[in-house]
Amino acid sequence: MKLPQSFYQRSNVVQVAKELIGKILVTSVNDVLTSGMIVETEAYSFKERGCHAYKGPTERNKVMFEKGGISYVYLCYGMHHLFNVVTNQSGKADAVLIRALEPIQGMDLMMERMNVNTIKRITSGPGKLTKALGIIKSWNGVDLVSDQVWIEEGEKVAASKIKADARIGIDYAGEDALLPWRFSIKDNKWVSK
DNA sequence: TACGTGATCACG
DNA sequence: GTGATCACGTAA
Repeated sequence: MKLPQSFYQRSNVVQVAKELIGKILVTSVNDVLTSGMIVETEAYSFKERGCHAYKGPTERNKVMFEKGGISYVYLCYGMHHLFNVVTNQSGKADAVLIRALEPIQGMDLMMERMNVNTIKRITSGPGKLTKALGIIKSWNGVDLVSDQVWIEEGEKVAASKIKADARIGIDYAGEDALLPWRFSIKDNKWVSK
């Protein structure tokens, strides 16, 4: 079952980021599915400096200002596509970055896309998982209740298994970089390094 | 630790 | 128009 729009449109992005742990991200390209269990996420809110939307709408971040339940995909460092889910209501630009997956479905296709012959750590990082699942920048703004990309109910992960840490790679955010808004499954080998 | 890589942003 | 910057990944 696809998660409904109401899941994404709640106002607490940190809660949504936490609840996304254990759920299944699925993409469909030419009717071939690839999927994985979400094992690492980060929450971003327009109210803090770590967020692309902090200074208001721009050409890149404008989909974050739409209502929750769509994708936000952008190119990072000139070569990596990063995948977020937009949350909250229209005008409240929150999003959750999906940082790592444990592969479930379509592993052969993932390996082909990554140009490797082992499944090892193939989706352990935000730039890697998009490539493995075929997500590119033109998917920006796509509805998450669509047949292209969606998130399904997955395993229930006990709260005691979920760890909160500071987010990665946002030193520019000053003290907001210290917020414990990165969530991951303890001891899961697919979490990024 | 160093750097590839190119779109985007803020400046003016 | 243009230069600085960057929510990463890999090699070393």
